[in-house]
Amino acid sequence: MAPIKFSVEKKIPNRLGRAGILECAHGTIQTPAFVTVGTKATVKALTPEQVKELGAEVVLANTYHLYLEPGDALVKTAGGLQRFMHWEGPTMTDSGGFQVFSLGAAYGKSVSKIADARAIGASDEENPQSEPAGKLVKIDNEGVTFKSVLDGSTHRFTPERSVEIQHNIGADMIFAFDECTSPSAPLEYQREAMERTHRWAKRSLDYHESKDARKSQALFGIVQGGRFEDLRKESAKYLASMNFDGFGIGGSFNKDDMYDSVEWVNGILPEDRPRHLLGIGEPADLLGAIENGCDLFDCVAPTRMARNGALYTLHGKINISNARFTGDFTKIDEKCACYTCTHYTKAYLSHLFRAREMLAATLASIHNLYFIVNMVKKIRKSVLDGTFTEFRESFLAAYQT
RNA sequence: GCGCAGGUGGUAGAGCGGUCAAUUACAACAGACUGUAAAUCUGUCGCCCAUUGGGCUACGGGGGUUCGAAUCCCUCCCUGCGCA
Repeated sequence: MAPIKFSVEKKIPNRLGRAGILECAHGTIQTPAFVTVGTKATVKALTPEQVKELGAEVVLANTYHLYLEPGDALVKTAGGLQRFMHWEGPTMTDSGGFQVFSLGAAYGKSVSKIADARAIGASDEENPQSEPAGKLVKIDNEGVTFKSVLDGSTHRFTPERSVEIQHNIGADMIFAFDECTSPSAPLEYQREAMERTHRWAKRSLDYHESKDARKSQALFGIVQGGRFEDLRKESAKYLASMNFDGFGIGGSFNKDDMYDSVEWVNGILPEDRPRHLLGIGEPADLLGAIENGCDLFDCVAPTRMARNGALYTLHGKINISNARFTGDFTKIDEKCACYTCTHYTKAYLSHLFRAREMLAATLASIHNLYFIVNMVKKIRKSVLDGTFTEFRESFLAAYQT
């Protein structure tokens, strides 16, 4: 019996996008769905009840972080991630592949996995093969050697080790170990990293299939290839030929053609398995990605932005710390039905942020997560209703003013 | 009244003859954040122009010394502590 069951309910006409149902060991997810990020087995600033109440269906934690602290063995002893963190629903873990990037090529730099066209090349002083002092990651063909961000101690991840740790953590859906690259990495390096990711995908899958965990945990392979069409398609073809339960689309994107990249890949990946776009989550990005065939998304943006005072509204983001909100007794978003908006004003949120009160992070996180999670739910409904295009147009018209 | 210690930018508090429009912190103002090294980071922060840069007014008030003073001297005002 397969660890997950995915079925497509309805498609967007002439597009790759679809609405579906994903059944996993600890619950059902209606796709497309936004996956809340709980890196260290907690959605920062929120209790699981709050996460559930705002509408989230699934939480994604991180292998690297939980391995370092408190250790995957302890999570296993606790009864797995779901019991340990008291999240009564589906869970996922990322493989640690993103940390290959964030603690490696991106370490100490301002690069993110999204670049705009002008930035690529301009900031291309880095050579991915060089090892600047301070980097915490060393990549070789067998795996990756890490220095702990907590104490500097040295650790090693291989595909087998990453999957073994993810078995111990016990999430419903886990990811193959991959290498997330910098958007400024040149074609030759993207190819090298992609091919390495492919070899690691096979090793992750072979290891997974040799263990009992395969019965309850789904393994997703990760498509790479940076912003290059031929690499993306090659990667999708390679992974599609393998026996993964679902697919992740990872790595770096060019802001301007991210939707194209997603379309290249999803046009090749099998329709009957879920596709998770890793790390993507701004409103416009979600619309574009869903239209082009993605089912799942995770992103730190809603919670991180929230803690930093940036709040989503139907008319774009606002910074609640701005002076103009100190005496503004209206809601963050007049049409929002979240707990925060039903009980508090901008003036109060403004005060909490200025006073550095902990509740600021909680109320802001509830609002932002509600905004994104429910935006995706509305998109899902529009797909089912056949009104996706209208929804997209009206949303973007309001949001981008 | 006498003695001592002080009065510096929104606040606290450095500076103690030139490199001072003045270290630093906080506050303020704005920006960034996309598989979380993140309750973080960046920029601005006397006034007026300017791209580097330039001009003006400033370190309690007033007056001096000096080529040059937030920095030294005199005086006045104010604050704190001690003594009458």
